Amino acid sequence: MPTTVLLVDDEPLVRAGLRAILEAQPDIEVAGEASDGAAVLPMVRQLRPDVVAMDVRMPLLDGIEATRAVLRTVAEPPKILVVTTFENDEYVYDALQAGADGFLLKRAAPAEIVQAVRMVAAGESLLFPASLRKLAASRGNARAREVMERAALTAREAEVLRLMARGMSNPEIARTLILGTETVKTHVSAVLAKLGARDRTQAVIAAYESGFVVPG
Amino acid sequence: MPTTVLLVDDEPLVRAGLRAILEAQPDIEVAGEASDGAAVLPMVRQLRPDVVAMDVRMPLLDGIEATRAVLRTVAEPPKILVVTTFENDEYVYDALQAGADGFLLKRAAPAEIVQAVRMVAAGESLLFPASLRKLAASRGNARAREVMERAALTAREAEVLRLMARGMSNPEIARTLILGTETVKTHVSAVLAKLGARDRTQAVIAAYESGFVVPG
DNA sequence: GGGGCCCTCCCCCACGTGGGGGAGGCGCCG
DNA sequence: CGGCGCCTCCCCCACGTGGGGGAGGGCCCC
Repeated sequence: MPTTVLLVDDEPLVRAGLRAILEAQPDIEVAGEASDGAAVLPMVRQLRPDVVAMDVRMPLLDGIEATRAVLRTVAEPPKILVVTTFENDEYVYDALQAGADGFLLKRAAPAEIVQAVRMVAAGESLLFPASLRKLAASRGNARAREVMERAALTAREAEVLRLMARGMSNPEIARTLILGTETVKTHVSAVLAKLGARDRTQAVIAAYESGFVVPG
Repeated sequence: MPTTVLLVDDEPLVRAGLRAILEAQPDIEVAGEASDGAAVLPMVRQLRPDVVAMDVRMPLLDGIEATRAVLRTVAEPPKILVVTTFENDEYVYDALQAGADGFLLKRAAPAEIVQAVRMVAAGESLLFPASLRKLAASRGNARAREVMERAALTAREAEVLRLMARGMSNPEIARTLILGTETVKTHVSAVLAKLGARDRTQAVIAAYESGFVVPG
């Protein structure tokens, strides 16, 4: 059975190009397309692709957040290939740290693009040198990260935690997410319970220590 | 042809150690040694090493200034590896921001030191420094750090903030420091006022963002 | 000596926070 | 279809938190 790929990029041109290149391969099949990060999670759930070719800079939800969301909430997540214009794009590193499996240059030759998809699908991290992996690992201590992973926050909870880590109060978070304060409280309580935190401060500390949020 | 390395450290012992470790490798050659930053620039010009292993704290001219000088004035600059005793040395981040390509712990195993030299020489620094500089920048976070410096916390206040950043409640801090809860509250209020934080969570965030406390 | 700063502790009070429990609507999946 | 998890919202209640003000003792330095 062929490798299925979900294309995520806000430019139709890029999607069309990727589709043309990938569909030409007998062993690769484009399962679907999304034009922004927000659409990624539901599509991944529905289509269950093997690989997601994800642009970094996108409206609504960028590739980094989308990557985090997918890896955090999907049981057997697809391999994520970050698509970028410049190889030293600042955001690429964030995406890789968020758990992406490799990156793909837009100006790469078609054969290279195909090869990249085949490689990540096969379980090989692409252009993910030891140094970078080490750097990602150095982010936060292992225990904190394990707690964060084991926590398995839902998308909403993760969103709330991120806002907590920006110093927002419950009413502020509610206004930001267009929610009732009570709803936010529910999510906050869930986050605290899952992280084993006593109060929001401890939760934010866990977020920093685990690398869930990054200083800067 | 072998990778040539220039050793820069004010302690002869360290230089001897690095030389012994590196010379034992067939593909690495120590091109020369310097005992202070001022000697670095002329030696780089003359010897044209591939890598400079540079100590941070040195007399006359420190490693940061020396790094800047080299990168600013040499046409095809060598890769610069910052040598340091402590991995969270304040100056290391400054050096990385000055353009160094990586850092090297003095207590690292010989194999790791050799590996580090090979890696920067091979240009792995293309990935390495960009993300590291981000780390450096995160410590710099200019605004957050400025706030923290401008805050001019007293010794006690800094102590209290550090414990806040470990998730402690006021009573816990009081027990830890053998103080009354009211006293802790006074200090906490002072910290919040000085940092412009509304609550302890925001204060802890400021502590992380400014590098006052470090994740991991 | 006196001023200034730090550390220590106390009062009162408003309020956001967090725990407990409950409930309806929704989409996914067996 | 029926569960199940997620998201949404509501109630009550205990309490830690943070703001306001005040106060005494110790230390350094002008």
